[in-house]
Amino acid sequence: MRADALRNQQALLAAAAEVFVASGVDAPIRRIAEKAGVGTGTIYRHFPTRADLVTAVYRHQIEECAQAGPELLAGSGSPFAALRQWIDLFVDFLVTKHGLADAMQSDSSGFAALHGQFLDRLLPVCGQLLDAAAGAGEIRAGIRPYELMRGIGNLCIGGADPQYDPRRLIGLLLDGLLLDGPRRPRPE
Amino acid sequence: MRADALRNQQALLAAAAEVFVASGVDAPIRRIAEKAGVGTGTIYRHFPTRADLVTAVYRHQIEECAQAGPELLAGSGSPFAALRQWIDLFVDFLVTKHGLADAMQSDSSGFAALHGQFLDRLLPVCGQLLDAAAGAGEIRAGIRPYELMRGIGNLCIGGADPQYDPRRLIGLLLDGLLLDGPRRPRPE
DNA sequence: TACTATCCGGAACATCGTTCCGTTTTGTCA
DNA sequence: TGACAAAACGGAACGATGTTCCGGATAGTA
Repeated sequence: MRADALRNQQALLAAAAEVFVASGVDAPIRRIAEKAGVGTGTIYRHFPTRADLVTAVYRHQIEECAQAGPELLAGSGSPFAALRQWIDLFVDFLVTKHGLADAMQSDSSGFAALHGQFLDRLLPVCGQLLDAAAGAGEIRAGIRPYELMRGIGNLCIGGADPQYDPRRLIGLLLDGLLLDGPRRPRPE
Repeated sequence: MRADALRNQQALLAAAAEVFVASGVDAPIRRIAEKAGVGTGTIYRHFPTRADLVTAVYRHQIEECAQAGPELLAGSGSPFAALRQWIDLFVDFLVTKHGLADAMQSDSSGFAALHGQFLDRLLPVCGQLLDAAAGAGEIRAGIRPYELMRGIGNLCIGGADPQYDPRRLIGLLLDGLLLDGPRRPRPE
């Protein structure tokens, strides 16, 4: 594959991820092309259908999200802070995931395969973060990764409603994991 | 309200219902206007947003479907035949209903209200048809209207898949209600 | 019958998906 | 290195669709 083609593909994946989070998976192709600094034709060559693009972003985000786990853990002060940041990435990812289900009305077997890939890759990472935070005495032990990720996934359903901000609720949920109570500015 | 305005509104409701069934609730506005024999501007005056139109069709179909029950019962040879025809209307109605859920991502309280109206109005009609067919000895007794309608509603999920024809399955389900077996042409 | 408020129709504009082709870039081979 | 062919790019152009707008038609009324 030619170097410029690879560059553009990467730029497109990054741009599409941003635009999807900001405007949903129905965002105009032009906007993605513009943000990536390429022409619209380039998008269609790399990703003939919208589902192709969404799927690719999905895969890409699974990988990015999985790799970010250990990095955050190493670079952050406390394991819990790392967990919080990682969950934020995870929510970005869910936006694409939920859009994906729409964009793939057909081919539901392919979707199931992707979902399996998603679980296999991300569950251990989440477990590692939880274990680290529990080991450091920050949060209670015994939280099951699947349960947490599933719950967060469900909280993200219906995120299109401007009256409903999943991230706020997820923040509260994470506060609830803490052993010594939420660290919020004390009133008075 | 002026007479021509009323005429157009009725024509639009009828045309939209047909087009929705044929092409889903995302069908082009122009096509509905054309089928109704009006201009596109007329649609926007009567129904400023697509959700308005879909909602109106929904209400209209609830009423039409409810009124068709007794009429079919009176005009048809057997109560079971009437039930079959009525279920067919009901499935048409569900197409709109499922589309409605998409077209109303916001305002989910309004959707709940409509759903209640739908149950209140249609359950008794279905019950009447079931009772008549059971009374005539055509089908087994004890079928609960809610159960039947709920089941048919669920069978209609995912009707966009060309591989999946809900009506065929619903036909089988109805055959299963019969006391003396399905009336299909005997092989050989 | 004349008049006005209302309504209608569809042209016109804006947006978006998709295709197409002249131009540019890249990798390779002499 | 320098030319060349294959690959990729960009964005203009086209068609389909949503939405607006206003000149003209029409229904109701005095």
